[in-house]
Order: sequence, then structure tokens, then C-alpha cells
Amino acid sequence: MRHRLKDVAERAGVSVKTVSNVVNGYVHVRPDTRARVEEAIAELNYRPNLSARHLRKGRTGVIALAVPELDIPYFAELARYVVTAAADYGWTVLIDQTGGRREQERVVASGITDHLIDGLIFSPLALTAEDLAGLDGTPMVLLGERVDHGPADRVVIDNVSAARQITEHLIQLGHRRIAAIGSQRTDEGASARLRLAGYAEALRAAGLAYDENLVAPAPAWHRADGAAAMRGLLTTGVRPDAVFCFNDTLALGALRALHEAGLRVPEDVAVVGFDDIEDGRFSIPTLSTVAPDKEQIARLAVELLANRLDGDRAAPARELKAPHHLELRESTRNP
Amino acid sequence: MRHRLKDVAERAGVSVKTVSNVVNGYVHVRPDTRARVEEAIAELNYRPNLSARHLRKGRTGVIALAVPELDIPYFAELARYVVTAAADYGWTVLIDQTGGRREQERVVASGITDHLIDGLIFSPLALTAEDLAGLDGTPMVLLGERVDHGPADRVVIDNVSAARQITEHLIQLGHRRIAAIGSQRTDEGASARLRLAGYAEALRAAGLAYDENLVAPAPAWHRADGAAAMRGLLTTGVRPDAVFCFNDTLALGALRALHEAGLRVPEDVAVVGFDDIEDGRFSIPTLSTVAPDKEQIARLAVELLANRLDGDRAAPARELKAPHHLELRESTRNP
DNA sequence: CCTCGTTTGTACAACGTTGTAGGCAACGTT
DNA sequence: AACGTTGCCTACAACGTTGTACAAACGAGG
Repeated sequence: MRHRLKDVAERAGVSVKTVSNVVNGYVHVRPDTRARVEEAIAELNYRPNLSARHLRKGRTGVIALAVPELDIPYFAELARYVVTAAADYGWTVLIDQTGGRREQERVVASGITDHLIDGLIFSPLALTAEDLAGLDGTPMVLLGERVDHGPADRVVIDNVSAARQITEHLIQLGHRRIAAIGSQRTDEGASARLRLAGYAEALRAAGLAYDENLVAPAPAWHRADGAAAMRGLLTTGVRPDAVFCFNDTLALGALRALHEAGLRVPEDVAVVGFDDIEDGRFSIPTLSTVAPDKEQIARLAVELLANRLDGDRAAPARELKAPHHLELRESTRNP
Repeated sequence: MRHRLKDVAERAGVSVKTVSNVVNGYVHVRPDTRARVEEAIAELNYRPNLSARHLRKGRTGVIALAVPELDIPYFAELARYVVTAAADYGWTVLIDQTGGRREQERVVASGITDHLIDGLIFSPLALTAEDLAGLDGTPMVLLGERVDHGPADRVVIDNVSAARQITEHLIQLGHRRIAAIGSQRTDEGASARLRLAGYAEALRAAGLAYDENLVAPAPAWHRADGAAAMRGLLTTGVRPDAVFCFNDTLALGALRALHEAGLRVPEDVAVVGFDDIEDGRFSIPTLSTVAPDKEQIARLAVELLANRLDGDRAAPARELKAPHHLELRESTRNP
């Protein structure tokens, strides 16, 4: 019930290669021959065997997108854009979840050499530059700042200035005790480090003191971590009048903790996030946030990969910056 | 820099097949031969070419999961579980977004015959049983009620009784004017039809009238649709004292619209959803909902696929039911 | 020392596709 | 009439892997 070129060829009374030529749109096929072949293809419902084609061509037409977790909305939204952008190049996207575990990330990064995929777009959490070193020039594009100093092409946003801008927004609204949620140990969380730096820059520029007690770490960046960190900030020390959460899910968790503590947002405490996920447009209150241009990030990543695949694989790694802007909503309405 | 069995064989001084045997763990290989081969493999950093292996074996080790949209949290969470369950069978999961468009769904369903994937787990929105008819026995598992009467194996939950249970919960709390959000034209939205039926059953059993004006349609099941439907219910006719939204994102949208209208949840209006997505555990207020066992759904779907792959492809289609339970949270606290 | 069975390894073909080389008409040009 | 050119098509080999068939080496038992 499953047919091959050979079956079509026999039915149409031509050679296997002629059928192949028809399938691939080769021009020098007589119209009547082409018609006969196409008829046979339709009758047998022939579809090419991609494994065989890939074996022959050395390319699979599949790229992978590896992210820590799919049910983190930011990555889900990003995945959507990557799939769309890849479709323009005729690529199928294999989506991989690493769970942010170094071992799993290593497997994915080396799975690339299994010839199952032509290239990889990778958003690593735990991987180091050394892990990537041994992966001979297989095309890969990194997202985010986790791995720097160019073992591979990379797409980033300007985390420092974005964090600085949203913090300045809080300062402009008159907030003075501005907390930050989401800091991490320096050997992981490169994004955390940069966002913290932008936050500190803004404070310094405004003549505000940087207060260690206002900076809450978060092991992961989920809602639960945001809620826990917020509760911690509320019980210890003086209450902040604004909070900069290093991503939106942290912020949604913080909103929840503030609600439970009987505090109003933004009247008692203003809250901002980072990522502009869909949830933040419908939360109560709606969430002010930094909006990275996810579509652009996806497009640039796919383009870098395409260039690498068709072009010089040994060329020096490139780094592209995607734009961002602020989305100001209810959680920072002027009190 | 990329090596084949042949390269390893030459280096180890054995035949190509012996290397293949070592790679595949064939037993009758002398320890010293095995060691020599393994050394050569390590030195060359050899990795098998999966395209070739698949061509030879007729299997690719890849299954696809096709969902309408990845950034709908329910599907993202489900995807996570499917990836995990598939890993137990050594399968990689190719995730596909159909956007709920019939054309795209058809492409995916027939892409299955491209030999790129061994099987498909499919959550169709627009596809009909006829679309699936021509797909000769390629293993496929359907999720949800969209396509019924068994052209393929299927995993469902008991939508009618789940909807009835959560509606009964609202009735028990003393609510009498219970609205429903999410109804759809009957030729699409089979889940909507079943949930509406459960809702109506519960009303009838309690002696409450079924009021057309309290049933709001929603073209899609996103937050924005929920908010719009809720606003509609509030402006026309008598205000409901409870709302059953046919999924959680609709409910989150409804919460938002109620908030904007100055109504308190659950004091003025109680709200329940369906799906138990992560967001509902942190929304303000937290959301009472029907919690389908997503892990079980994923596991059953993968198992059905595995049975179909290894077993009788012509066997009659099976339908498995996954359990669900109620998660009662703040949005229905006794007023 | 021969026989027999097991262990260990090899050679070959095949999976389904496409690139290369080439053959055979039909055509226009010298 | 001989020639090159072009259009159309075919035969063959190759992509890298594994199943099948079989050969060589080995050990045990008589």
C-alpha cells in the first residue's frame, strides 16, 4: 500500500529517474510524459521517502529548537515564531525540551551530529562554552547570554539597557524603594546578571542607593518562585514601593503574593516584569513589562542558521541584537 | 570531520559490519575486538547517520504531536508530558502547530506518509473523519472529540460528566443564574457541545431552567474571547451569579472583564474553568476548574501509538478514557 | 586426530532516492 | 550529406546503514 518511485515508474512506463525528475520539477520532460507520470503518482498516492532523500542529499530539512521548558509561556510563544519563520525556508522544526539540565542540553547539542537535523537553535540554561567546543562546525544559533564569547552565532536583546529603562520608568513615577526579584548565582543566569546590572545603573543614575536587602534571588523563574520571593521581601525589612521582576512569570507570582498580603497594585506597590507574555495582558492588574521583539528574535535566529548552512561554516560567529520596547499597563499606573 | 562506519572499520582493522555490531550491542564480538572498535569510535567521535539507519530499518524513531497552538497553555503542558512519555520508548517528538486550520491539519496528517515520522498524536480542531479516511493504516492517535466514530485510536476524557460535576458544584454553593461561556457552532467544537450538554444536565437535574441568554458563544477559546463574552453577558439581560467557562483561558478573560466591571469574584459572580492550567493556580483570584489528568492522557496516547506500531495495524480502533477531578479554589469560595 | 557445533567475523545486497554520464532522436546549420 | 546542438530519457552508482548467508577459527567430545 506504500509505493516507491519504482512502482510509479512501472505504472507510467518510464524509468525511475524520470519519475524523480517529475517529482522534483526538472524541466526537460515532455508534457505527455509528465502527464502520464503525474497520473501514476496520483493513482498510487505516491509520496517520497524522506529518509532516503535525506540520505542521498545529506540534508534533512529539519532544524531543532531546544528550550528549557515548553510550558514557560515565553518559550512557547518563541517556539511559535520560530516554527513560522522556519516554514519560510521549507524547514520543519523539531522542538526539544532540555529542562535546563546540563546533561540533557549536552545530549541535544550533540544529537545535532546524528544527522537527524541540519541545525539547531538553542536557548541554553546550564551549558557552558566548553560543552559546545567539541561540536565541529555544525550550524547552531544560541539565544540569550548564557554562553558568550562566540563559539556560535547568537541572537540577544540589550538586557542591560532594557532593565535600566523599565527601572527608570519606576523612578519617574516617584518610586524610591525599588526591589528586584530574580537574581541568581553568577555562574548561571547570565540574563539575571545583566538585568540586575541595568537595574543598578538606573538606581545609581537617579542617586538612589543600591540595597542588598531589596534584591531577592529566585532559583528558577516560575510563578511560584516569584510569589515566594515577594513574600520574603514583605516579611523582612522595610516594604518596597515597587518591584522589578526579571521575567513576567515571576511578576505574576509576585502579584499573587501581594494580593494575599492585602496590598494593592499599583497603589501600594508597583510591579513590572520582563518578556511581555500573553498572560500579562489579562492579569489583574495588567502587567507593565519589557517587550522583546520575539518575532524578530525568531526571524534573526532562523536567518543566521540559513546563512550558516549555505555559506561559510568556518566564518567567525556573528551576534545580532533584536529590539525591545516598554509595554506600560495597569501595574504601574501613576499612583 | 564527519565519519562513517567505514572510517571506524578501517581504523580498527575490522569489517564495517563488525563495527555496526558493536554499535548495536550484538553479543558475539570478542572483548578485545570490541575494545578496539570502541576506541576507534571514540577517537573519531563517530555517530551513526540516522537517515541511513532509518532508511534501512523502515522506522525513524520520531513521532509527531500536532496541536492547534503551542502558546495555548493547555497544549504546551500536554506537549511536555507527551515528550516525557515518548522518551520512555526512545522516541523523539516533532511538535507541529496547525493553527487549527483545516488545510494545515491535512498537511500534517498526510505528512505522516512522508516516512519522516513513525506515528502521530493529533489534536484536531477542524479536521473531519473524511479527511482521515484516505490515510492508509498509518498509526495515529487522536486527542479529544473532534473526530469520532473511530477512524483511529483515541484518548478522551468524560467531558459530559466533568462539565456536569463542576456545574453541580456551582449549584451546591447556591448559585442559580449560571452562565456558560464557550459554546460553538455544532459542526466544529465537539468538546463545546459535550461540555454544554453536561452543563444542561446539571441544571435540569437541579430543576433549574436552561436559559439561552446565559449561554455565550466564543469563536476561539482565548483570553480575549472570554473577556468579550463576559462583557456581553454583563450588558445584556440579568446578571449571572456564576459562570462556567469551557476552558481556563476563557475563564481568565472572564475574570478580567468582571474586574473591569467592578464586580468581585466570587462574592458577586463565581467563575469556574476547565483544563487546570498553571496560570489558574496564580491568578487573582485562583481559579476553580476541572483538572483532566494530562500526564495520563499523554501516557495513554503514547501507549496506544506504541501498540499500533508493534502490533496489528488493522485492529479496530480503541478509545481510552483518562480521569479528571475538580480543583476547587478561590473563584468559587462559598460567598 | 577427526567430527561437530558454536563463536566470531566477513562479503554482499538492499532500503529509496538523486547525481552523473551518456544514448538516441530530431532539429538547424554548414 | 555530414555535423553539432538540443531535448528527452535511461542506466548506473552512490548516500550509510543493517539483515542474510556464509566462512574461518575454535573448543569439546569421541
